[in-house]
Amino acid sequence: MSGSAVYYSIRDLSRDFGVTTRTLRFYEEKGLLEPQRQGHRRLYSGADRVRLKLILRGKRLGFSLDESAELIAMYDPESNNAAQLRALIEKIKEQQGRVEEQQRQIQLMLADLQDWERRSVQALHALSD
Amino acid sequence: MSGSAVYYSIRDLSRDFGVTTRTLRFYEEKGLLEPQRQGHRRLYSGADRVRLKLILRGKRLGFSLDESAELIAMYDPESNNAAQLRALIEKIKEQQGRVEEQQRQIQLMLADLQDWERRSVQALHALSD
DNA sequence: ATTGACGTTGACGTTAACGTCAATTAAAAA
DNA sequence: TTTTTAATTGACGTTAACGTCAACGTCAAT
Repeated sequence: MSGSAVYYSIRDLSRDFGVTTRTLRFYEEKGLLEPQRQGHRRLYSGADRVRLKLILRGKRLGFSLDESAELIAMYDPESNNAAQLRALIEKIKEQQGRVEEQQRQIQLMLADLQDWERRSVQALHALSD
Repeated sequence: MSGSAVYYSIRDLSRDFGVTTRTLRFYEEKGLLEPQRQGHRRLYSGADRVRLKLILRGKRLGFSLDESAELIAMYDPESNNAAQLRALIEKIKEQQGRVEEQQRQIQLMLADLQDWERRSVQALHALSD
């Protein structure tokens, strides 16, 4: 194995990932992270950083923390479970569907509004003629 | 003008739009709707129905109720205000940007995972050879 | 006169994802 | 050794978007 393990303080993580320490403790309460302790201080490992990265990515994808927790559980890079992996992919595709639907709704709305705008501009021109 | 106006009860709206009566009263508290009264009772007009439709559309686009309120205010089909209309279009385009970003993140994630899956399937094949 | 359907106003409860603050503790710096 | 600085555990507060009673009004039907 390679040299002595590297650990990070709660402040390090806070700084590096742009989240508050409160957030980190909260994620721990929810069971999303469980850093080691040195006395009662938290020591975060590289693996903890990876988990945090995944949590935050989950948020960016539009998942709730509970959902992220599920996803991360499935993601487990140790147990090379193919079925679980496919299940994970499925979940994400579902989310993709939801986001696509939103996108469609937005496009529809924009089309409507731009149409409206065109017409109202024309109405103005008609006035000045 | 055409004949006598048509009004709807709170239950009608609830049924027609698939929201609870509590929701309708809540939207009213927030100032999103203000139906007429007949004594105590709420009477919703066609215009109220349109507003409700817009609120719900806003939700589908991923806006909060407060944001929807803003948007609807801008939308005001009476005052043919072109600047306001463009502002509204801008807001929606911003939202579009956010949703597109989410979509990109999801695609990235999916690409990663599918890659992962391919590799883990190959690993399995290697075993059985 | 009473039952039942529908409606009304409070007002407190709930979930998510933290914020905020207070009281302590422990380690580091002066 | 005294002061800072960083961290800890409670625990209550906050926003959004309603849910869930409770207690009461009203009108039609029985």
